[in-house]
Amino acid sequence: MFRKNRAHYEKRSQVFKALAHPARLFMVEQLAAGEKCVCELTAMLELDTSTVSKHLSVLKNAGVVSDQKRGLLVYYSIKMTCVLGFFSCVQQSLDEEAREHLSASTA
Amino acid sequence: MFRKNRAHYEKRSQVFKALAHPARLFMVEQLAAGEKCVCELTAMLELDTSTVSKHLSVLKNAGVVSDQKRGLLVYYSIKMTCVLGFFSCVQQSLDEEAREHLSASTA
DNA sequence: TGGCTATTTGGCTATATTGCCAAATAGATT
DNA sequence: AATCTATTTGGCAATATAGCCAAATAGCCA
Repeated sequence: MFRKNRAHYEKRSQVFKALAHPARLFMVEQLAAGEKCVCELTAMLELDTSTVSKHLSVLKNAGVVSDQKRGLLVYYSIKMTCVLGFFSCVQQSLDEEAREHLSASTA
Repeated sequence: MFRKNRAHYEKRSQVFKALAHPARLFMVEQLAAGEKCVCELTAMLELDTSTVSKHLSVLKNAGVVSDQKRGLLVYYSIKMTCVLGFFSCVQQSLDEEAREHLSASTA
């Protein structure tokens, strides 16, 4: 049931793994507004350039973003555009949960 | 830009972390068809019961599933129903990528 | 060519996750 | 109460991930 198709689920989970980090989530959100070079993202994240580069390669390997070199700069942009729909889903659920906790404490 | 809101992104990434494992992805998919007890999921996954239980608690803490005890059995079901939309998005992207590789090799 | 800037890669330590076993808990049945 | 079954929790070893520094690479400009 699962064991035989494990590789299949492994591959799919790669995408979620790629999004399963606050810095990478932030980057995807920023890229949703348009392509950015590594240097811009590094400045926003306040992390080491090498760290940002590695995060981006995780997203790229998962197929979430794509890169394009122009001169000295490497520009990243969203490739898997449908992931943006995830965010509103997650936010909606978090909001709902917050409401539940609120009403539970005031009840 | 990111540092100040890190906690916010941390929280959101919890949901993706929860889905970032093949066994958990499989379970969510199974639960999409209807609630299942831990024993049923354990049988399908062929993993130790304790392992399955821990995976389920990860999903529960992230708000993706909810549990309900009836008699000796604990039934899990999907709470964050919108995550199901993720799957088709991911699958679509993987299919697309596979097509690209195919045409690249035959070109 | 030599030097400059942006990015990637290698390597390291610290931390987190996975999956098993064993033990604890919770509810049902006798 | 004693016992049985389903699930959870604690603990451990193996593996994976994150973030830094240093070094390598790639493209530009003098």
